[in-house]
Amino acid sequence: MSYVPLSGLSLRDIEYVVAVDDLRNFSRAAERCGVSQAGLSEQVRKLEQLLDVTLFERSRRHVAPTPDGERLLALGREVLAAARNLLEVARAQTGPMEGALRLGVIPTLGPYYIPGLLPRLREHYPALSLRLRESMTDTLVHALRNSELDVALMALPAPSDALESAPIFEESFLAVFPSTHELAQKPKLSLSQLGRPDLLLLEDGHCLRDQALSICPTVPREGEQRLATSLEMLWYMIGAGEGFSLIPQLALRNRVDFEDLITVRPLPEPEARRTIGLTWRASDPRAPVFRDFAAYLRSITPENCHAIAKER
Amino acid sequence: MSYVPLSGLSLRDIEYVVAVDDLRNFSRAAERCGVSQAGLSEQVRKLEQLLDVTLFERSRRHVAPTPDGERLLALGREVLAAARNLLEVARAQTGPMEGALRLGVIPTLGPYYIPGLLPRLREHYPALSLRLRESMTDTLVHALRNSELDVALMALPAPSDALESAPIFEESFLAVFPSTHELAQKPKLSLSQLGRPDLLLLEDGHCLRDQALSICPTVPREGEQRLATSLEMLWYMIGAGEGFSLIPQLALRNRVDFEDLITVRPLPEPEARRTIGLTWRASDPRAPVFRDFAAYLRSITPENCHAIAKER
DNA sequence: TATGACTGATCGCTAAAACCGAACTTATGA
DNA sequence: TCATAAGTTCGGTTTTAGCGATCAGTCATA
Repeated sequence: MSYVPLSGLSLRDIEYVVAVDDLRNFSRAAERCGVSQAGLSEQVRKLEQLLDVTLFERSRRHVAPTPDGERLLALGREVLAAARNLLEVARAQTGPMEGALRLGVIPTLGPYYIPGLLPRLREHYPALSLRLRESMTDTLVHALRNSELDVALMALPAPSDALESAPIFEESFLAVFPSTHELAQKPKLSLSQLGRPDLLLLEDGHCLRDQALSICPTVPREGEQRLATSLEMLWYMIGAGEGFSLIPQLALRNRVDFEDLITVRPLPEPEARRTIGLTWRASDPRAPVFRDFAAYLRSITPENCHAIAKER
Repeated sequence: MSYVPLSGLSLRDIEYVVAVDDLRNFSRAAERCGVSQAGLSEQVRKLEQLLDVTLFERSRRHVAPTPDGERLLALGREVLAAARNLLEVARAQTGPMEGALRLGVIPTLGPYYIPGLLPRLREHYPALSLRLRESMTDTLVHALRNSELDVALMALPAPSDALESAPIFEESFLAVFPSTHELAQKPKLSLSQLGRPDLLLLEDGHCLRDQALSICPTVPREGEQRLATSLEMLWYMIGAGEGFSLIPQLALRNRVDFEDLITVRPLPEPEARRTIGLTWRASDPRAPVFRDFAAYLRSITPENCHAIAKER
């Protein structure tokens, strides 16, 4: 981008000369521009000096543009038109939650939360156009910080100072066993019982993996962990009797496959929960809008999930 | 032309924000714009306030345009482009005697002077494009004053204060008789001899008519004057023996028709002359250029005409 | 031909704005 | 924890736009 200085050219001056051209009269042009005739006359003279072109031929009785002036006035009108256009667009600027919003979401939430969310959003923010992206937390955080995303849905807390978050709801973890699993029959499960080698985990990077590890006090040794690449795979592995795992509430909704092979058991509350929240750059000027957005999302907390008691 | 005020929008401010957008750095943008970083920062803030749009998202480490800002910056660039275009055109403005020049000329001069003039002008002012118009003096004067013409060639003095003129050459009048006319044989003609009823005149409006009348001390009575609609017609009427008249020198050049029917006689100099000059609006900013133009025309005074002794 | 109305230019002054340097704030990273 | 970098804020200065008053042509009219 080459830089060409405008050496003092000003929109106001262009307005003045165009007014003179329109009205062919300095006094009336001054009136239209809301300045004194003296001031306008001076500015016109200055502009002529700047351009080194006599724009108007003044006889005491007539004002008429010179041939050169005529050409330049036409260009001046173009400049003004462009400027007015800018002002108009600025004035009709997108309101809150209009236009494109780039929304990231973690893989252990997206497929189970977003489908039900979309119609509500379409209804509540009719002018909103969502660009969805599903990635693991770290990737989302990077994308936020690089302004590749505007907001993201993830488990809180978000691991960065530069980001601001608001909680939306809390989601319970449920223990999911093969029906034949020894723990599947216990009347009541405690968290300490879950620290077993047959605890199946997602592969590295998924926050759900870390959440599971932090809930279960005894951790399987590295190298012995059994890793799944997605919640779906995890589910299939459980159905195949490979082991058990913790599955977030929403991921269970409407799930009927392997119904007889699998047993779902509740866990002690409120320990076995994760908080889902909306996250954005703290520096984003739309931060207040995003706070409202989070409040709306709170107001439509999915069934089976726990509404946030009060704004943190 | 509806008037939409720009409410304080300024090209400088647009320059500033575009610089920030280009360089993504306030300090460097300030340097490019030749102001302090503080000043630029303030102006950017003011513009954002004026537009009621946050153009940039500032974190301490990064500057990036908001979605709205991106849109407005694109429009800002358009405004700047239009303004730069204006400046460029102004800088490359037509020099003196370039582009279109609307030149008027009186009918008793045009057909005899212009044809020889054009090739010289084309050579001397290669960028000049002439728009010629032939009318009687009064019409030319009106056209000049209404800016419908830029300059005119006519007999001086020009009848208006608002006009400025420069003489180009003096043109003699010659007496033209039918060969059989009684005055055609006189050894020497005096002006007093010409005030006769058979003096043929052009119709009203032609300056040549007035010139003839002012030269010939005795005037034919109104109603008895014999009127021609053009110099050509006058010539034919003389050839037909209808009377005699005064014909300006240039109109005789190369004229061979009726050679044996017509006698041409000189008149006392310098009384029987008219001054041909160039005339323009005194208020026209190109007045100095026109003065030079007149000087050039003086330097190529046609043969048989009298150069002006010195600039008046 | 004088005169008054109209119009743009000019002048001295005032108010507003743009601008500057310095101090301040806040991330980042050694 | 300190140094660095970058944007913001603040108080004072300079520049500039603007104003009222006045001047100076021009035109129409009396």
